[in-house]
Amino acid sequence: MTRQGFAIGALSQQSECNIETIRYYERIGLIPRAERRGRYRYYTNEDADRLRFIKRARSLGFAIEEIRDLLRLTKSGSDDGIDACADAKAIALLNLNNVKARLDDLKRMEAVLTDAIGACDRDIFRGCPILATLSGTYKTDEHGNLP
Amino acid sequence: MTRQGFAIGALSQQSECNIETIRYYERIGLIPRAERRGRYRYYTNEDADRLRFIKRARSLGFAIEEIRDLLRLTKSGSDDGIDACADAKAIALLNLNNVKARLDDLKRMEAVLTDAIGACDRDIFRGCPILATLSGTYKTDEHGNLP
DNA sequence: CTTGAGTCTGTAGTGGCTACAGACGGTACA
DNA sequence: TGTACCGTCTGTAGCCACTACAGACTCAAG
Repeated sequence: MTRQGFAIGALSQQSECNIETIRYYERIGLIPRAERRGRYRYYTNEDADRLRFIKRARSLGFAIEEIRDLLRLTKSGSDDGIDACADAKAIALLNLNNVKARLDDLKRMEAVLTDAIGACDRDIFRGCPILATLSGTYKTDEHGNLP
Repeated sequence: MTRQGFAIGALSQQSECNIETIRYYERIGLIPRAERRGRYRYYTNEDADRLRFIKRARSLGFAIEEIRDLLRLTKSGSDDGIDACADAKAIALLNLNNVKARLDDLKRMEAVLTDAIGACDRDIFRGCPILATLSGTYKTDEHGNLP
């Protein structure tokens, strides 16, 4: 570190983002092109903050393009605060719905899998309950469909 | 339909798999190379069964390579029935654990998002609760981390 | 004979990274 | 001054499971 700022390895540790991921984010323009000294990228605390923001948003399921929008909102002037919050809320709601849909899907999977695996131990069944479930010949509902 | 069997469009309808997906499955060897009459692929009911098996397995979260293994198990002789069932159970358990892990992740996301969105309506907060959550400056725990 | 629907191959794109190869930079220590 | 070694660079390709074309063909009905 010649004067100030830190190289990509330090940023990676601070933000808990993979080095390759950081370079990827730069490539797609999610973070600005880093200042260079020589060939090396050098970063500030502001860059680290931005990256931690991204990391948190990703861990909450936001898509890259949503995060792009959210980042833009953080930069809007204080006059736009209420608008920005409404926009952020709209994006978060979309994401929440997405998360809920995926939850419903996974809950259904969990139930069916748990059932089929349980049957392996419990049932004396002509054949394998798991393979039968997948073949559509086990515990079908009144329409002949798996739950 | 000249004699017997049906073309890919009919198979697509029967199995509820996209035509492109069926061709993709053939390309990666998940289903055998279809019999051809002229240039067109022709399929039997057995093919449709296999594809429905795959479709159900995918909808339960099994990965393609797991499905490859499961399909192999369905073809093992009746002598291997108990072994095959144990193998199927092992694969299903791996998948169930995977599903559970994803469920836990999504539940955490749902909780945080619901909280932050709720705060938008409830709280009089200096700034946007959602953006604050992502910035790490809202409702942090005793270690300063987001939940 | 034409029309229109179905099918064909091959390739490229999606999202969000991750993993190299092979070259270059910078520093600590002998 | 040498050298060892880690960090960083660019560029490209791979992952998963599809999906979406373009542009050519096949085939049956009218």
